[in-house]
Amino acid sequence: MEKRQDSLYVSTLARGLKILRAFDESHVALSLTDLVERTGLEKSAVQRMAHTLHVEGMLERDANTRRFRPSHAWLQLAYAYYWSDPLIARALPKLIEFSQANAETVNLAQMSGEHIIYSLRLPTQRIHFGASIVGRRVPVLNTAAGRVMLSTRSDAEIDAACASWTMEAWTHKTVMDRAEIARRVRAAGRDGYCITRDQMLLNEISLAAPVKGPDGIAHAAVQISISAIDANEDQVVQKFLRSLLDTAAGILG
Amino acid sequence: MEKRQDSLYVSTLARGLKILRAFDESHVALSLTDLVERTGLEKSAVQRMAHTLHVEGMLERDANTRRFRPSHAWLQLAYAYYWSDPLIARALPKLIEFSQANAETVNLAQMSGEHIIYSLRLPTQRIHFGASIVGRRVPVLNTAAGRVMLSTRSDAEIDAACASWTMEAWTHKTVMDRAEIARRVRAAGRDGYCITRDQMLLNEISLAAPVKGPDGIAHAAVQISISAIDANEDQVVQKFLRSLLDTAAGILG
DNA sequence: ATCAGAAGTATCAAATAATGATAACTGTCA
DNA sequence: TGACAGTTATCATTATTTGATACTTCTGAT
Repeated sequence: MEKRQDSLYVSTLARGLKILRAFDESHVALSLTDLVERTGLEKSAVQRMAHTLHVEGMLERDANTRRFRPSHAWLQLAYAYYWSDPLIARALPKLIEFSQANAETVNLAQMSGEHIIYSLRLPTQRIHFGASIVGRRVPVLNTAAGRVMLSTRSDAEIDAACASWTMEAWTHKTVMDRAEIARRVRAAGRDGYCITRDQMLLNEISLAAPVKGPDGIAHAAVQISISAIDANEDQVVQKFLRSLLDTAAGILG
Repeated sequence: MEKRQDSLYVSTLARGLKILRAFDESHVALSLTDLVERTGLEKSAVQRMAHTLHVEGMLERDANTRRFRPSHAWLQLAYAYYWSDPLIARALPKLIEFSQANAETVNLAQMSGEHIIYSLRLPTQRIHFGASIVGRRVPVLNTAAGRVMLSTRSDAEIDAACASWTMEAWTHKTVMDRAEIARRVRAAGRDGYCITRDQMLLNEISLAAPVKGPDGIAHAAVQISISAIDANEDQVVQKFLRSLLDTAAGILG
């Protein structure tokens, strides 16, 4: 039991949330004992929390395997989120426009600490499943969208971020050299866009444009993924940059 | 304090969930007192729960208004859900295919009690915001997707559902006559599809095809929305039905 | 078919951690 | 400036959670 000296902190609730967060892309259906392992809670605690979440409709339970799974309620929460974030309503029509005009997969990414989170995705071809669905969080430093957002901040912030923020290597070509990343972030600041290749997926080119607020800081970015089989980076810039910048600028952070 | 004679039920956790569920499309940012009203909890309880959820990253807090808002974590939960439901991975490529081939908005809807929930949406034109984002729950009886799914069940179930399940009128043309709805559900069973008009939105035609499991029961449906300005119902059937049925059949519930 | 072990379920006494009342604070609008 | 609505902090009380353990069910190996 962690000692929080915060009289308003309700540890029971936190324990329940821990159960919810135990589910992710590689943990889609968890047994009681799985949950014990993943959360570090007592068996009894897991039993009670999972039971309560089940009763409350937050967890589905497979009748045969007795394993717990996320319920539809998790999508309902996303629905509430979408309404709560005014950026979404502004961005969606622009993204649809772009998607229809260019027939290419387009995403809205938002800053979320040291990560970006994809909050809107309009896939136009079958790509990797994780790249087609919303809610994915990936490090700012390893993505075009993250870098172009970061590039709108002050030099001090950029340096601090590049020096300490988390990174994740998905391919053997993922750049993990912080100095190199810092260089590219600054380049993005000068250029007003950022392009990467082979960072999250091999043969994937990613181009991102910032959605800037009135203060010039970007808390969101519009990003497209293009197969490097079909075009090289220059061609992608040539073909999509103007339209992408327009789309991003039309959103107004 | 409701007396639950369920020794495993943790009411503190349930209270916390109540806070999360207080947010919806018309309650996007709630103050402490709003939460008290909406949840029926004690002021102190709300204070503690909201505080804990904030600390745990489940609620954002506006520095000025002191109001709470859903956080990005709500989208992350959706991400976990998407991975957990195998139907999603099977359906997404098919929907993308359909969307690209027909340039029309296509959705995946799933049964969720007396409601359907939209779990995948690929909008191709700007429509009503709520109709473009996932997680929306609407009564089975008032939607083409709901009716076509219901139509795959036994006569007894259909009758029971039509007699008692919840309904909601969005337009003055929304059919609220249960006998009439039952007739249409049975027609959908015979036809293998369902079409509606003006039910959720005026001048909206909705066409749905069932995603049937091996037992013949549909737990999901593929659905498209077409503007009635552009075409009448017969034309929509003419133009899209075959392709839609193929798409749905290709998914395998 | 049987058994052993693992996984899941149920129970209970102990006391921690949640409770709700209330008081103090803060900001806002007449 | 003063009153009020909303928010934050405190604290004694005890209801609720807790964790250990015993019981049951399921699974798969022999």
